[in-house]
Amino acid sequence: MCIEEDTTKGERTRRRLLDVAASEVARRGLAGASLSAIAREVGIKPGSIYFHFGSKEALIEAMLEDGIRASLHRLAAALDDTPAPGGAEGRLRAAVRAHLGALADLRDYAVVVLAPQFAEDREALPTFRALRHDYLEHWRRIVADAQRAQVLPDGLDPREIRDLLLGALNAAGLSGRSPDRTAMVLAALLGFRS
Amino acid sequence: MCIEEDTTKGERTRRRLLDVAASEVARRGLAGASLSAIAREVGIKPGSIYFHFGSKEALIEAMLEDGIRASLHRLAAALDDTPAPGGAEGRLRAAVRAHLGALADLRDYAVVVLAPQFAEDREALPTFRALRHDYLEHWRRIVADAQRAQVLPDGLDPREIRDLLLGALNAAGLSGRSPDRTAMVLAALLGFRS
Amino acid sequence: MCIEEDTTKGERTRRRLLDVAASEVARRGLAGASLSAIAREVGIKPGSIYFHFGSKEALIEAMLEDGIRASLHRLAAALDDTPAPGGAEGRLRAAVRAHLGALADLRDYAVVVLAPQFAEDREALPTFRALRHDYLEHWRRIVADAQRAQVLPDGLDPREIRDLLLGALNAAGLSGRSPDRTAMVLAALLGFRS
Amino acid sequence: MCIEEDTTKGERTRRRLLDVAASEVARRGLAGASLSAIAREVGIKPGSIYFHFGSKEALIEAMLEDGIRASLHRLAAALDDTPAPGGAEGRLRAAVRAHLGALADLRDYAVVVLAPQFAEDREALPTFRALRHDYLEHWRRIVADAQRAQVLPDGLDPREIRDLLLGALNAAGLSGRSPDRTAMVLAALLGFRS
DNA sequence: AATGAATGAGATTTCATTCAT
DNA sequence: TATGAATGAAATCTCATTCAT
Repeated sequence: MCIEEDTTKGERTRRRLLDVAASEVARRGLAGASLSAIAREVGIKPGSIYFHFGSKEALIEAMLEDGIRASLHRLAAALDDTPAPGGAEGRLRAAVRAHLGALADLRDYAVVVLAPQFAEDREALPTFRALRHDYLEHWRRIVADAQRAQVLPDGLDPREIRDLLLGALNAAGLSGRSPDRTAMVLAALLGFRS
Repeated sequence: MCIEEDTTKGERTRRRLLDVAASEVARRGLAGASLSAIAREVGIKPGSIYFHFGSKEALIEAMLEDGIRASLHRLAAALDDTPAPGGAEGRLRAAVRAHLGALADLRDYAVVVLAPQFAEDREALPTFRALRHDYLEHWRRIVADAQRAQVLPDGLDPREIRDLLLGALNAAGLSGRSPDRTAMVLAALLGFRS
Repeated sequence: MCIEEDTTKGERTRRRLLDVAASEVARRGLAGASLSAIAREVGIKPGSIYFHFGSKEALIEAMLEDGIRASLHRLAAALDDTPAPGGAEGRLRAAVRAHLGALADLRDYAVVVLAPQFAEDREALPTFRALRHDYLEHWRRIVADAQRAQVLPDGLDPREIRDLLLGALNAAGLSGRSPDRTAMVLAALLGFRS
Repeated sequence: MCIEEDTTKGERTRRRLLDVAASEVARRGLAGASLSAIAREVGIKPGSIYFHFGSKEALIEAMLEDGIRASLHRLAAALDDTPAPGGAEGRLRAAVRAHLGALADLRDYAVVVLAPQFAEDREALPTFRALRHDYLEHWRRIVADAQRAQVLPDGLDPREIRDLLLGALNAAGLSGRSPDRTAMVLAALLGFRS
């Protein structure tokens, strides 16, 4: 119900499973999210999940990938709408709005974008990891451009700045405040127009 | 071994249990941290934990309280060393350094200070919740003072600014970069001397 | 594809189900053979099996009966080709060749003929049980005739001799050695021409 | 109850688990033996098995190894009692008696020695596989010696003869007939004194 | 101060089976 | 002639917990 609409019954169940999985993982963490609870919420029996996903891990993985894909899509779309030559500052502002918008709209799926919980297992979730790397790389480039345009302080590793920015956005985004307001406060802090 | 020193064997075991619990919770989340794994790491049998703590929840709670108490202690000590009249900016810088220092020194215990995972259960962990509230209130006051002194933009809810700042610090602190460097980058971003 | 040829699509599927069931039971045992695995191998969905057989037990039963029927048929045919008066030794040799031939040709179905796994359930599989009894009775008569003709030692319960012989044949047959070679070795051991 | 005596409560439970596991595997096959059934028979709860064995596979493995070890021990003891120079025929007879004795005394554990069900998984159960190989090698040497002494037909691969002999012994042994009687019948068939 | 041996509840997973389409 | 989507029961396994020793 949160990312896109489907048609057949099976696809509807699958989508609900992903949504509820996102909500459970957001609320109770990876290990705390139980298939029994997810099934109960969706209105099916635990065993029936296995018609749609091969394992708990597969369900979580699909959910994470959906989440990061949707976030990437929003970020790319926001940048496409902002002419590159037009100005690094505009692109930075667009990225901030896209990130906060994703946190607000994708809600539970957005645990995906920050989630220090997934940092551990070096091997697991390679696709998700790769997509998240993409997302961070996008941001690094945006920050580097902003530095070159003197919108952000020069002479610093753009990744350090990016991490601080995303940390701030995530914390604020998750605290439930409106994206617009958060964008405004951040702009005031950093000294540029929101 | 991470927060303070003990003497008797029982106290040593208790301390190791807290340390390992912090590490397990940091790595696997609240639900994912299992008493068997903790006991194994400490070198005792799962049942023996109950000599030291009444339940899993009691162990986690003690660990969380230790962590937030140590953080509070560091913050208070840093502010005590900085004369209040001397300047709101100095106090803000001291708080930043204290927070980053706690993240660096307390390592796993520091999951406590950010940990959006504990935000949910309205009832549980009242003491921990109260202490964390204290910590955030300290920060709110520091930010409000800084706003009054024109070190941070005025006219905004200090809690919004505080959340952005702590979010940024937490993200950077957990990413493993040195506290000094992070403090410097943050100061550059906000436009004041680190 | 292993016992006889069919025509319609449904009959072809039925036959493949039996073949794959034989293979799975041979490899993993009665309880270890799963309908999902059988369906996957045949290229249909588990539920579709129920168009062909009323239950797992019915499928297994049909497979077992096919196997023991084919074995009986081969044994009878071999004896028919060997004139009864001609000599008990010839009939014994023909039976040995028939049994080894069945093991070689029917492969997985031949688990049926030995399979000490089915010895237990007193009630189940009555038809199969009856047919296997037939098979053993045929052999008992062949052995008794051979004893009377001094080809096998007299004064012993023919069933004891039969069980030893079939045990030997089954072990050798399943070990993958050629029927001809095994027949030759057995003949050498027993002191008659193969 | 079947292989040796123990002392502590834990060791007694462990032994009963092995005994009951042997009985269940003998009766229902590897896949058909359920931990719930085993636990029920032993008088504990399924989860308690995991105090003694790390997994179902570990329990089965321990049981198989116990079985093949006991068989090997009996075979070695029987051969030790029979002077090597004294005669290959005596050693062959001793081996036959040892094998039949193991089948009779170890009962369910003896499924281990034949069990064509374990032939499948090339990787699994390496220790058990190695011990079973030892057992078969012992027999190969006994048979080869008997061939050299003209007790068994010369000019044939001793492994072929060994497999026929063991197949016969296993079939007879499992059919419940007395070891003495079976040994006698076999000797009559092979033309030497039992 | 800790272990040994268990329990009961719940987790993930598999499986035979059903039935509308 | 089959599939899609589910079910309910059982299986293996984990975990927090208990308690006698």
